[in-house]
Amino acid sequence: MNKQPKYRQVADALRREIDNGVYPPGSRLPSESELSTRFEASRNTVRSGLNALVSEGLIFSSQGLGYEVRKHEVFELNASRFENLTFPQNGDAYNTDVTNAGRHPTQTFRVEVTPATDYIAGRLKVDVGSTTVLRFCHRFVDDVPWSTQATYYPDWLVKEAPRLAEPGDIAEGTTRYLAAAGIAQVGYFDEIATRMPTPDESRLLDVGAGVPVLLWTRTGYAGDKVIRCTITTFRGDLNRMSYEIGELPARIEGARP
Amino acid sequence: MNKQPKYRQVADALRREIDNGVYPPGSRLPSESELSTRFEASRNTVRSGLNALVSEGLIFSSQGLGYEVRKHEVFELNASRFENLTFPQNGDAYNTDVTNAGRHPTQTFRVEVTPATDYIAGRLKVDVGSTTVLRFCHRFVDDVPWSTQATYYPDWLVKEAPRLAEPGDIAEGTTRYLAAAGIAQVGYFDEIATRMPTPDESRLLDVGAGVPVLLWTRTGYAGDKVIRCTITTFRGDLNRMSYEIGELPARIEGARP
DNA sequence: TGCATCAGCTTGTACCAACAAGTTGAGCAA
DNA sequence: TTGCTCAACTTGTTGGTACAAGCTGATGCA
Repeated sequence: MNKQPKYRQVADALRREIDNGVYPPGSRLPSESELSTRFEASRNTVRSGLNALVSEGLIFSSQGLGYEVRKHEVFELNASRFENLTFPQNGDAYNTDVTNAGRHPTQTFRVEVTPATDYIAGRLKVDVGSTTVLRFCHRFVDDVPWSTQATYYPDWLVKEAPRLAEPGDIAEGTTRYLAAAGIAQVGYFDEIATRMPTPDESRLLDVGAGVPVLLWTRTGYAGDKVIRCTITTFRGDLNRMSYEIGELPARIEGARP
Repeated sequence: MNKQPKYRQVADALRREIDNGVYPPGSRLPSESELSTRFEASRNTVRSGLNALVSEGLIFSSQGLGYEVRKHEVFELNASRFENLTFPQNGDAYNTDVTNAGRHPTQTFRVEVTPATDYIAGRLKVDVGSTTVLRFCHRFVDDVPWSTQATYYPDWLVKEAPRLAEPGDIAEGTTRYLAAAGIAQVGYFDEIATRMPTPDESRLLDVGAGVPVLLWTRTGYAGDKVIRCTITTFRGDLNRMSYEIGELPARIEGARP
């Protein structure tokens, strides 16, 4: 006799069938009542099992429609090439990357002045609560919410490069603008973490339960000075990051698994 | 009148209180029946709310004990220094790193021969299903499951460096052993992704619902040849990765947020 | 034809009840 | 003191019911 609880048996059976292609990505699962009959369990028990798969990010549900197997089309962002130190791209690196991938990028943009949080202050080497300029992007690919990007600049830098605090875009790109102002970014420190989305992030990135976010913090240096800190949040199911270190052959298999 | 469902009101109220420090990390929440009284909701409704917070990774529950606010002590792994290309460390880079952090590392180890999956084959540039040698580590820090590491070597390489297929440890480290065999690793390609753990991973890493895993794939190159592919899975709540690119000051604030 | 309505499906929310199973501390017995 | 049992707490599992709310296709009216 199986001593696993019944809702877990339901989840395990369905997970196995999804893995084996019985229910391929994009297809719909049988309804709760059908599963209830099949597993000889109450609707509540079946729901518990389905809920486990939702939490694993394997399926999602829509009221009135049913449960659907999640699709995973992963976009890989090459972080070590993203903003090339020696050949900074003209304009926005993100737009270039997405367009090259044959997708359609859109974004909303906002500038505000905000006090530094612990996290930001520690990285910008400024006091907690001191003034920073935040330039915030909400990015979409083919009209699907993709990522949010928040770049914080320290107060002293804004005094030297005042256009950072102006609401509009900087056409030639902030990196080029700063370089022209005599502040050349010569190094990065990248940190990558993951966690489940906050309710705010769930809303902005349109992720349901069961999909983690990828957090990418890039701190930019010009000599000993920290000139910016960029925090990007990605949908974990749609994004992957990559780094190239040392000598590599010209063509790397960015193979899709 | 609030049109949010009641279980969500419960989750939101508790989340706010956790964020505000009413329930600090490590502390216990009131019992389901107490919350049931407080929110004038049934036990099932309260459980739905608590379950949402569990899925967010904010709290966890133990039968007979109650709900506890999760602690987050993050260990940062510097991936660009982890295996220094110019000065490879003696022995295991992981053990050195963890010991330096004042923690106690342990691990179990296993070697097996296994056919290449799609993912592995694509990265090792070999045919799907061809023979590879897998060296597998299950790592603990202070007896807490921390990560699993699976390194795959292509068949042709094992012919030139036969000790890779032997069950025991390679005392001087595989990188040094390979270098001594004339195969110098000169570059890496790193890929980082996140997702919810599979049941296997949940078991090996002892993660409950609501904690994503961080997947780190490092493909090692010697000239045009791929000599290995290492897949590391971390508990996402306990680990963060970092990369240094370009010129950076000597001391970087690996600030804890 | 075109459009509005509605029946009948789906999942979402909320409640109730009962028992299983893990943890803890009080209190008793050796 | 030591060790055991057990009551009283905790969460876990499973069943039930009822109604709300979203989606779709059939139906029938204009």
